[in-house]
Amino acid sequence: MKDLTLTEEMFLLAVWKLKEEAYGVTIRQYVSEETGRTYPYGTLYSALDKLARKGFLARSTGDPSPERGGRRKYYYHITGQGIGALRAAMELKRLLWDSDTEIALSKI
Amino acid sequence: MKDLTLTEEMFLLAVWKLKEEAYGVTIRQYVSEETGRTYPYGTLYSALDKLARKGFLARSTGDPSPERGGRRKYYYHITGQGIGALRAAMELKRLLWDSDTEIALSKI
DNA sequence: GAATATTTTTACGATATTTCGGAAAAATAG
DNA sequence: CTATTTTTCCGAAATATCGTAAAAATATTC
Repeated sequence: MKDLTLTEEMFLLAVWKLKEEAYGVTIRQYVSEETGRTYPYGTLYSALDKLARKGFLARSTGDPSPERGGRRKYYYHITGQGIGALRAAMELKRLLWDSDTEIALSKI
Repeated sequence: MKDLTLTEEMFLLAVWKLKEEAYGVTIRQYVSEETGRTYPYGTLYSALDKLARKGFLARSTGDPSPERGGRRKYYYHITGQGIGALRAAMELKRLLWDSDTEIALSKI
């Protein structure tokens, strides 16, 4: 099981957090608001695609119901495997960044 | 300031943790013990090199004093910039993985 | 129903970066 | 000279990221 890259981790986490409202635009916006990093669509969709191919995300076609027109959205949902990948990422961070580490680093 | 990749982060943290004892072999071993991931030397030294080029690590030639012979070690030391990079990584992780997130994820 | 406005996704080649392997070379002590 | 330790080498293959214009899909207005 390969590690998630940082961007994969961010997008996957965003999908999970956004629950039923995760589609391209909101995902990009969420990450941007939380971290201050704004990604081009190329990066975003290519990462979402890869996460879907790996089985960490599933995609569903949204009902067309925007108020002023516009293309259908594709909603993303995290899968069980996706949760597993997030858990693994969390665990790895915990191994590396135990609380002693964090405290020591903030004291310098 | 670009983000650290996961492997860069691991090796940089390892150097910091190992203090005066950080050289190729111990760094590799430390990461392996902490995370269960064993990296080939190609990956290790190429990452250390990159970290040094970025100014996050400095290298010093070790006194030749191994007990049974062997090549000189090159010790790595984290720089001020390196500390900064670790801090940034820590902060980013905090933004993404706040405690609510961690709790929610462990409850599933 | 045609034209327009709006929203969202797709496309895709170019670049840059990362990771791998592991044998070979270098440096040193006995 | 031999044993030991550590680093270097290096090209190949896999991946990641970028940029952004264009296309697709839908609602609204006339």
